[in-house]
Amino acid sequence: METRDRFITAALRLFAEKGFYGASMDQIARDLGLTKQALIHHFGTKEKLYGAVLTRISERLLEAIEGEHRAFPDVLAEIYAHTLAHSEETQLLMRELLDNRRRADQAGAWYLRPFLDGLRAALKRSPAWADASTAQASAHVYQLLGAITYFAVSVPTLSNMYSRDHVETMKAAFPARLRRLAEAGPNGHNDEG
Amino acid sequence: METRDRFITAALRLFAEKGFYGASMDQIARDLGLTKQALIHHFGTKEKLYGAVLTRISERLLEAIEGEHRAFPDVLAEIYAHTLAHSEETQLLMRELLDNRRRADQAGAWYLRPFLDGLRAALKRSPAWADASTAQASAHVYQLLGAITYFAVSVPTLSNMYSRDHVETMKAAFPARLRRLAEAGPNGHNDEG
DNA sequence: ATCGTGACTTACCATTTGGTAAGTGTCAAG
DNA sequence: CTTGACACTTACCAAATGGTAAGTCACGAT
Repeated sequence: METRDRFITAALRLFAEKGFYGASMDQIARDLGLTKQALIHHFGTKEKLYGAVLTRISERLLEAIEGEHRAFPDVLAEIYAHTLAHSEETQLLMRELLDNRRRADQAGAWYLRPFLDGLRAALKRSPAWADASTAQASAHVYQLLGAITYFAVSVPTLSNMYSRDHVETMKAAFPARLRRLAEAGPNGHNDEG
Repeated sequence: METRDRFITAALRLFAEKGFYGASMDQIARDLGLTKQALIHHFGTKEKLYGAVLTRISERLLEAIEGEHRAFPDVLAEIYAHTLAHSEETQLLMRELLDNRRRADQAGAWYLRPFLDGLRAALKRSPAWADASTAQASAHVYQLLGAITYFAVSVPTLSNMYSRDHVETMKAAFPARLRRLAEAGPNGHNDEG
């Protein structure tokens, strides 16, 4: 099963870079020095390969928050680190967000559900959020995740638009900004102090 | 020039829905009941058509904030309304964010620059931000824009993951959430009161 | 020895892709 | 009446796409 994993890695990279249509089976296979038919032999169709990639990403995200029951801001910081370290996964998830509304099977949306639910659970362990509604907590978690994802994906574009120093300053300011957002209570401001 | 505009509209829809590679010239042309070659006659290549679409989006965004010199939170609310009303443009911009890092000409990034600069100027007209650095203001504006964009693009996916009521609650809570974010000063909390 | 299985290849295929070439028809200017 | 520009068409093309069919090769079990 060695080859299969290497295929998923290569596919992840190319799907992230060019999207589902932009990446070709031939290209992915050639990335390992193998033929397109070897790839088809392992996964059957392009869609199934794509599904395998999504599955891996969701597993990795769950690993990143699983087991350790720390305070929510720390969990979020962990995710932020994970996002920066695995920018390809983040890119691909962003693409999936745009694509799965069209894809016939909406399975894609569900790949992330356990992860989101785990995050929400972590949030509700903090005193300020213990009594908040599930919908409120979901919104908060989703917004924070969106902020991280959007920022991570944006860095290269920002680098094209502004000076290096400018972007570096923005990058440096982001974790503190994120932490303030994460520490906010259901009413928006820091209502625990 | 009537046909040209209709082509741009159709292309905008299909590029937003399927991405640059996923949308074909033939499909776009057939959307108007014309042939692919009519489309090529007007725009030359697929890339140029795509560029025309980006140009239109950037013009529309600028129109949305131009002229009126209102308070920043109101400008942001205007953009939020624009985003919800033109979700295809938002989708396409999100795709562009993912694609332009790869595309040879990084022109895509510059389509948005005047819009971002305009927004930042609006922010700096508010007293709390008058003395903030340009980098800080850029970060703030970009984060707010990201929150809007990410949320708008996410709604269909969220609807697949959670109940209708749940999502409606999240949607209803978003503008207030956004307003609190917009009203924050450079130090994060509402430091103007 | 041989049988089967899994990993992989070469050959092939229909379809679709973006794009070119060469028109046809319309219409306004000379 | 002709010319030329413009909007658009049919005909065509090479290249690339995802996928099928049929094999080759190594290897472990019987």
